[in-house]
Amino acid sequence: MNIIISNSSDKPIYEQIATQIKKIIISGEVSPGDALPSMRFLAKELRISVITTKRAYSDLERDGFIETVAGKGSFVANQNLSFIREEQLRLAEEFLQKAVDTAKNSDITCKELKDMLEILYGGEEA
Amino acid sequence: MNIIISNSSDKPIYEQIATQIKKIIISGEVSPGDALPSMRFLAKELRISVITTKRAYSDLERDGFIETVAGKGSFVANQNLSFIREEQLRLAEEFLQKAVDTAKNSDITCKELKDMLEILYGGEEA
DNA sequence: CATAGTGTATATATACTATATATACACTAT
DNA sequence: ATAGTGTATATATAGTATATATACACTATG
Repeated sequence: MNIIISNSSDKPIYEQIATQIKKIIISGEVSPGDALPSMRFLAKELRISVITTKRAYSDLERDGFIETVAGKGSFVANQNLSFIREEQLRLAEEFLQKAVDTAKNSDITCKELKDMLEILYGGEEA
Repeated sequence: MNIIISNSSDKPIYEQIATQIKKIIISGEVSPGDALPSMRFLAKELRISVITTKRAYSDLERDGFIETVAGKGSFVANQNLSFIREEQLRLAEEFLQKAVDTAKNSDITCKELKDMLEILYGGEEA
């Protein structure tokens, strides 16, 4: 597992780590049950604090990508798709909220939004 | 022009002011060229700093709702209201599109989105 | 010009959030 | 016991958002 962090990046370290591990997991390079580098090991390798690697791993766990056991280590989770789905739901909801805020400020009705949504969704099969 | 601010709102004061004035303009209660309450007057009335009313007015000007002339005052912009609404519609549509893209990648149905939308819209009237 | 209205610029205070940390603690396997 | 593992607490630092006071500049009108 090859993680690279960059100081010149505008993204925080914990996010850089999490993003790279996410990609590795999604690409299938690693399998469910596989051990990840320990927080301590990764921290030492990257010369950062354990707490920062923990932050990355915690986020990954929250999003269902890995599982962590105190005293044992962190492991690639069973690709429990419903967890990942939940994350996508949250993301979608964020966008919807912004659309709603915009709409309310301009007397755009809920129905108008729903109609637009239907058109956008039905549009092209991606 | 009746502006109300609430300390218990989670929105900042300048945003509360801007939002209310936007609504008044969009609703047609005032016409292009009409004078808005002066920053100073409004500040005194609401017992807040001129700088806060200025912040609200600056935002409104940036978004094309009003025009401000130093030494004279602030006025409802000579604008095509339907154009502004169109702008807002397009903005909302952008957000919806992102929500749709996210959804489609995770088998989130159109109905799920619409249900979420309804909840978010009906939710809090800030 | 004097004046009283208007908006503007500068510098500042305060609170909140995000990021990252050190250190001490607790769990697990051998 | 020991050497791994993850965790909790308290803290430091930087950045951003919000709101302000005060002094300045523009505009109309006597």
